[in-house]
Formats: sequence, structure tokens, C-alpha cells
Amino acid sequence: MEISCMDWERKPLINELTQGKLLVNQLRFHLNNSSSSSSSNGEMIIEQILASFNKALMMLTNCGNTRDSSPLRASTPPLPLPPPPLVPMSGMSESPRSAIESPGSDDYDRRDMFKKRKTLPRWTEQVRVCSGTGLEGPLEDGYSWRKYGQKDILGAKYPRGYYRCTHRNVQGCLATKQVQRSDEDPSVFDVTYRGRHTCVQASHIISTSQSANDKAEVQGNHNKQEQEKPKQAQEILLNFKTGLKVKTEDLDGTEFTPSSFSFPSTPIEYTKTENHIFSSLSLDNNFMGSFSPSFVSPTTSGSNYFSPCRMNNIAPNFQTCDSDHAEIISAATSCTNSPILDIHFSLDSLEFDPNFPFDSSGFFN
DNA sequence: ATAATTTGACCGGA
DNA sequence: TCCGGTCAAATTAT
Repeated sequence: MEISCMDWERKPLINELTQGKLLVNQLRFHLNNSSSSSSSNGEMIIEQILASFNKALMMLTNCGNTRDSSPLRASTPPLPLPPPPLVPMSGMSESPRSAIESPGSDDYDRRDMFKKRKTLPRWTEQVRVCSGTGLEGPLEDGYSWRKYGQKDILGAKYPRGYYRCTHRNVQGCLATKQVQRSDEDPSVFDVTYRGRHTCVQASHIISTSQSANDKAEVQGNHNKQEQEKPKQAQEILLNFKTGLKVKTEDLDGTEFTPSSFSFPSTPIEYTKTENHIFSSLSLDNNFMGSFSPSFVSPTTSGSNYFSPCRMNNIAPNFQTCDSDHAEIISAATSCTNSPILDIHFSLDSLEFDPNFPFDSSGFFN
């Protein structure tokens, strides 16, 4: 149930995407052959890439406005994360920071965190809570979040809620989001996402594991994962299973997971950590052009979970901002969760991950 | 018993 | 110094 929109403007679209591909290759070459000193050049290329893809996206969003209704893309974060700190916050009692940290580890903690946060990708989305859906707030976006704070914001009627990924502790996922109810229209929420999910959402596994497996067999690329599947990976898998179990139980079989699919693409730097397996997975699926429906919108079917609607046109499209390359992306795609945007997001990773292992042969082919 | 939320304190940046 | 963002103890929910 989507399509038609793809038919017109196909050529220019292909052109743009092809252009993007070329630029990516250029970029890769550039990165391979230069140190950080000439990064300005690389940034230029990045700019072009982004421009190219933005154009393509415009074409698509213009024609389709609301093509597929899969909600989850909402939180598909554009970017990779810096290596998570993975501070041992043992589940039960989180001792006061001062107590837990040795003087030496002071380096980490807040200061570090602030620095890192600054480099995290950031984008906003406006979500309207559709009345009558019985949904409480714009929080169901395909990921499971845990509220960790709320703050009254100067000049804002409503407090701002702070959420972090539920799996932060377990998987070191640094994704966070802020939810701010709009002053003018209380049914509208501004959701600012920060950081990519490096976690794997349990439901994602449920809904996609099968297809993922199939894919894995087909895609040679997957080997990477196979090869590096030592201990760590198995631990992760354990986590997967755990999460899976919990989810299924919770959902009681009735509701198939609000959380879903994620594109936990991850920075390469992070590849060595336990999350690397996720990265490979997501990268494979994300970049190798496998936009199988199951991956694109696994959650949609039969779920009214996502009552909140992504708003269209509330904010202009992709505005770059922020000195730190952080990007605010207003998903001008209404209730759209087309894979297209994912392309955009994925590309964004380039911006932050110079070492991104592009395999041009697989990209867009 | 465990997980999630609330909420005041704390911290860094502007 | 103020403000936004995060922490973590206390509280509430599951």
C-alpha cells in the first residue's frame, strides 16, 4: 500500500540519489586518503551529499505527503553516537555519583557527557495527539523510553519532559528525547530527539528477526557479524532474548509492540563495544538497500498504538543548524515513515562518522 | 520484587 | 548568575 508517488519524478529522483552515491564514494575516497586536517574538504562533500539527498527527499515528500502510515520511523535517529560511557550503573541502587566514582573517573561523568551530548545528532518532530485514540501523549514512537526528568521551561506553559532510552543501562543506548507540549496548541508536542538508538528494541526483534535471518543469509555482508560474533555478541544476543521475553509477556499477546524497529546505526568507533553486533545488523539493513516492508514498518499492522500523528508542514524540512553538525530535522512527513527518510538519516551518519564503512557496491544498489 | 515516575538538587554552559 | 539538562532518592505503579 504505497507507491504511486514513486512514479512521477522518478528520473530526477534517481539522478539525485545517484549523485548522492557518487558523492559518498568521493567522500570515502577522500576520507581514506586524508587526515583530519583537510576535513573542510570532506565537509564540503558532505554538504553536497546532504543537499542531494534533501532534494530527493523533497521530491518524495512533496508527491506523497503521507504515504505509509507506519509510525515508527519517527524516532529513527539520523546519526551515530559516540561511544557510550557505559558507566556501571547497576540496576538496583544507583549510588550517588560522588560515591561511586573514584577521583580518577571524574574525567568521565558530566563534563564528558556534556561534551558528547553536544555532538549528538538532534532533530525535532512535531506530533499531534489525535483525539479519540485513547493515547496518552506522543510518547509512542516505536521506542521505549524512560522518563528521567521534567523541567519547567522559561516562557513555556508546559513543562518539558526528558526521556532516555530504556535500554541505556543494558545496551548503552544514549538516545534521549525531550517532549514539550506546544503553547499554542496543547495537542501538539514538540519532540526533540537526541542521539541515535544503538539499542535493539525487543519488538524489533520479534517482528523482524525472521526476515533478518533470511536476509542475513542472502547478504554476504553479514559475514562481518558472523565473524566477530564472539562472546560479546552472544551476550548481546542474550540481552535480545531477555528483552524479547519481557516484551512479549508485557504485551500479553494482544498488542504487538509499539516499539519496533530501529535503525540503530552506530558509529564505527563504537563498533568494538558490545553493541557492534547491532551496528552491523542495522547497517546492513539500512544501507544495503534492503527496505523490506518488514523492516520499514513492522509495527504498523493492526496496531492503533500510534495514535499520535506526525504533523506535516509544521516546520520546514531539513534545516541544518548548530555548530556541532547537530541537525534538526523536522519530519515534514506527517504520518509518514517511509524508508526514504531513513536514507536521509543514514546519510547523516556520514557527517559524524568519517570512518563509515561504506560499501558502495551495496549502497543503493 | 522490580520497574517506572516524580521531583528537588546538582552541574555545566551561556 | 540563570537556565536547561541530568541525576538519583523517594515514591508510585506493575
